[in-house]
Amino acid sequence: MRMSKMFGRTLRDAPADAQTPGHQLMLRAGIARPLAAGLYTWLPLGFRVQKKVEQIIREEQDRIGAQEMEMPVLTPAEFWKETGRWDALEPITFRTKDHNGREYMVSYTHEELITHHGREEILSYRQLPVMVYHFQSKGRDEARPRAGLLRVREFVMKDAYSFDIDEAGLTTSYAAQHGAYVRTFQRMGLDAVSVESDTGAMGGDLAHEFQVLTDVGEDTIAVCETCDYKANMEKARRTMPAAAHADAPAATEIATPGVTSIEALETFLTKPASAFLKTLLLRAGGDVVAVVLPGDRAVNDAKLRKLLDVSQIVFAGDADFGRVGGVAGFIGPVGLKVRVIVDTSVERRGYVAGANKKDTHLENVLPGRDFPDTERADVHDVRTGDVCPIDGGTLALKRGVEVGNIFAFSTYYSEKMGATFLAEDGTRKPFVGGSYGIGVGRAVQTIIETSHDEKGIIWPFSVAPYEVHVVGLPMNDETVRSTADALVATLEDKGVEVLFDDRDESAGVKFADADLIGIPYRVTVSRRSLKEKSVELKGRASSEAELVPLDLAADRIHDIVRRAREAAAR
RNA sequence: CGGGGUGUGGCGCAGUUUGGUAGCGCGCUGGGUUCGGGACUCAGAGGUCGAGAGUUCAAGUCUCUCCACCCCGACCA
Repeated sequence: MRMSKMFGRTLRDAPADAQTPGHQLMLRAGIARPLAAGLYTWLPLGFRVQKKVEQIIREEQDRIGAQEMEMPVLTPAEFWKETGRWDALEPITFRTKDHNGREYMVSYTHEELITHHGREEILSYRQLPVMVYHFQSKGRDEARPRAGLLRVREFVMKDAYSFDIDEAGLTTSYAAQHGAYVRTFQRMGLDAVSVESDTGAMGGDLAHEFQVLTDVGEDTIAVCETCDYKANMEKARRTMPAAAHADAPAATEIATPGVTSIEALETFLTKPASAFLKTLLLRAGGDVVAVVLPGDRAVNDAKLRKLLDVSQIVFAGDADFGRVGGVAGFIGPVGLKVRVIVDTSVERRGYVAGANKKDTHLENVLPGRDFPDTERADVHDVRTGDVCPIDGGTLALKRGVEVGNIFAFSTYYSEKMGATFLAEDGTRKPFVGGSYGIGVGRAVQTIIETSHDEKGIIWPFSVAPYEVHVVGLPMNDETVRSTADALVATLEDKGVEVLFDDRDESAGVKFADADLIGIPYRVTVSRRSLKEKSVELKGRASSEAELVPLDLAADRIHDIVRRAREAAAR
């Protein structure tokens, strides 16, 4: 490819609204361009990267026996109505109608559609197990797209689906996908770690996210500093210190005029936050519940939602306070007429808690004595410094980008959709399934986020848009031009992917663009190098260059490329 | 959805406080000189100042409404 003819240009300055390094470099190098919030066009350079990422995914899916197919983007409402997701997904999906008024959704994902195909194609256990996958655009009307390609409203996802006879089969399929994901991310140069994650409100217990740890990530992950334990915040646990079982004198009222927050109490009573009980009155579905935590702990919304099996939790209103006998600002668990969930980190010792009476708190409140603490649950956030539940090490919180996830949902969809097969014993059984996703565009930008320097992108060889970047200096020198032309032609004949900077630009501009675009190998054909009857060869990631005799150059470069390809395929 | 911010040639920005008819750098076009790390020089092109309404002799600047984009949070198989 000749740069003088390439559609798409590099930018000296990044647009002001690009914030992360990867977002800026992606735009500056001409990988993709924004069309609207959360909608991006791949330019030719970026398109090649996308296709290489897809090819790696494809090879690893094929390796574990998954079969590629393709389902449409536009999906009829009827299938979504079978599982109830037509309504559930309403706020975050794009919808349309055809000229007869029939309703469609721009596919948010494809579980319903593949389950439908599964029930039509698979009649017998003899056809199982089977895995399929496709690369297809997903539409998600995200409330907040962000950071370029990291969170967008339309993106290509590789989604795979497994169908098994039973849970044991699902476990095997799941493990195969987990292995494929490890290889896939490794091959594209992403240091992804698999993290335990929550399965959401639809049952099943097995799910992992593949997270790339980077400060630009929007997810928070608890990571043990000494063992392999990693979990996202919805799932992260900790080992509690041995509970202090201290007795306490009878609870007594203390006056706390106008002191309504834990922070204010800390100052007013000069005690640490852990000396207080935090009581939250919440509305979950149709019910009101109280959650009691130590004053220095935050409630984890997702853990609580899962515990209560609801999709949304909001703070209770004034009427709710009145009904349960609580007073806003001075609420406490003592005497509260409502279901009380006590977090596992609340100890059996004296605390200061709200007295459910204006301007008053209670001292020496003992859980279990002064209020029932029979319903215990882990609903708190872990934090940096907590103790790892596996090896007792120290947990740290890190930021990550979720580049993929795998999810064993079992019979969730097949039961709702009546997707069954005839089992060996002659009975009808629902498929036992899992789904496995990778966001292609997100992976591309995450590679840039984690593989660049101050000058530009450093593409891993396996996903680089081209393998070799040939720079002619200067192009108006007839010898330079003809030599570079011939070298490029020879390399292309050998099947090497070459980006040829044949523009009549200064050396500074060309080298700066080469560093920015980040092709793994740069070959400079110049007046200076030709005096030595050589060309100059330099790796993007290395600082020094070497001279290669002109007559050996094509073979030498071809050889390097061949070896790099072999390494990238492993 | 809540909070905050920004909209001025392709990109980065100044000008808005105090209303007077739009400017700088880069990029772009043409000529000349250069040619190994974002060259120099001469001559050019390019803007309904996000949109609409209003105030005024006069609006990029003041008022109102709307829109778009970005950030933080919430949400997120």
